[in-house]
Amino acid sequence: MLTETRSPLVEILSRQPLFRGLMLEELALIAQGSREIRAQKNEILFQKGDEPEGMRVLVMGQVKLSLPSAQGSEKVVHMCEPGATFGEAVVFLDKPYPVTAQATQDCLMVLVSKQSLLEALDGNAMLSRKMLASLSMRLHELLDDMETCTLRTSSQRVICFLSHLAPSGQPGQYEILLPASKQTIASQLNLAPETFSRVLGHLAGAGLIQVKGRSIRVLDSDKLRNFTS
Amino acid sequence: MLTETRSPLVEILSRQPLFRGLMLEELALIAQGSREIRAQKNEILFQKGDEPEGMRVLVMGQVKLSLPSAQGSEKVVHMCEPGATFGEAVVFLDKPYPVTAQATQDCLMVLVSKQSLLEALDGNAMLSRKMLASLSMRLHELLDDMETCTLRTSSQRVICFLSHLAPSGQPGQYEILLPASKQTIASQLNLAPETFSRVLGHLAGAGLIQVKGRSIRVLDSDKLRNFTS
DNA sequence: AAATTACTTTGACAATGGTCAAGTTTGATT
DNA sequence: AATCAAACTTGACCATTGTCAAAGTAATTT
Repeated sequence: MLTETRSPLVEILSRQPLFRGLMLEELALIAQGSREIRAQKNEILFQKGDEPEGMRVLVMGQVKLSLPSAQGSEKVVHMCEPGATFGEAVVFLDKPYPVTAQATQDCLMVLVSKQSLLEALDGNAMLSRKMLASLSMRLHELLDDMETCTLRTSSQRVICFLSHLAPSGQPGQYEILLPASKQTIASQLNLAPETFSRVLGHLAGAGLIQVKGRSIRVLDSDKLRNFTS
Repeated sequence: MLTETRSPLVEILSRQPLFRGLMLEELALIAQGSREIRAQKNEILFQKGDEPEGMRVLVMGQVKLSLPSAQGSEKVVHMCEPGATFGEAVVFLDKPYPVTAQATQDCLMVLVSKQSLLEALDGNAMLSRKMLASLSMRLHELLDDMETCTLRTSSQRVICFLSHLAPSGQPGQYEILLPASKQTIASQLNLAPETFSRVLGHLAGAGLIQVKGRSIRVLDSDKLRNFTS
């Protein structure tokens, strides 16, 4: 046992933001209660209402979290990127999943069992702190989404979304690649795909952006932010 | 010191759900980093964007958490009732408050400093667990609100809201008292006050409810839930 | 490379819900 | 109790956004 090589799971876990800084023994313990899961594009990982299995760490790929409606439509709540965790909130409550999760790209995930996670948290204040920060972050993001969906018009929502994707060193002009399909983004913004398309067309017509498929060039970020109607 | 009577703050804290089960010494430590705050009805406790001071525990009264809009309107995000905590998410991030808090009744609160809270959490896995559960709960509630605001029509939102207020032993008929002003509830449901009023009128016209000020009598919960248009 | 499928755009139209204005009720304040 | 302000209701109107349909484009599969 002493000379055992680090398991691939431990290796993977050690590289995830949530677990960075943990000691090898702790990681090994968590790894013991975990398993790798692969999913291909479009696969449903779980449905709203399903009984939770544990927390998932997304290592590679992209996952869409959404609320299904009675009429078969959906509201996209969050897009998970590598390094993100999801299904964790449910570990601390005894409730079914509040959202549906679907892979939007081929995915590699780690499923950490409820029990291992709780044990790890009990023994490690730093991990608890990180977990609290992570949940708080999700709360803030959701509040932002709420703000976008309820207090803004369709144009403002799109402008807001584009502005959030601006590279950090804010030049007036920049190019972005939409992080998901236009339908998905439309749903995140609580817009019909048609409306999203029209707004982009409208902004392009006003000379503020150029749209080429998923690639969007913002020509003047200031004018864009101040655009009305 | 050994014979010191329990401070009123410790007394108060010990009765809050989050701190129930803690040992007296731990409570005393938290109390040392805390202070009582009183606020009268309509007083603003903090604004979105303000620098956070710590976590608040609502002991008595009612607090409205809302997102202000550029045009002076607001979206009510949550109504806090006694025993609830708020402003905690911000303790784990270094960000300004994401919402505005206003007393909607005369309030008694305890403000727990960031430092005391973090120290208490570091030393107590059970408290961490409770805190994680509390944040998870808020996340679930917000998701529910999101669902209500984005996937339902005005009537469905109101029906959903009324159904949530039904007493547990679900009889077909029950009476409820609205937990806040109609404008506030309308904002929570992302409806104009006029629309909320009209929907209530509509439901009353259909013989499903009776409205007398803030008191609403639901005449048939099943019919109400299945009501369309 | 062809074919099939999914995604996106555009147009015409309809409806839900918001806005404004005026009146009514409720509740607070003196 | 009288006055005032805030909350609520009702009506008329209209704007924004969703829906439906069809065409065009991109992407994937065989």
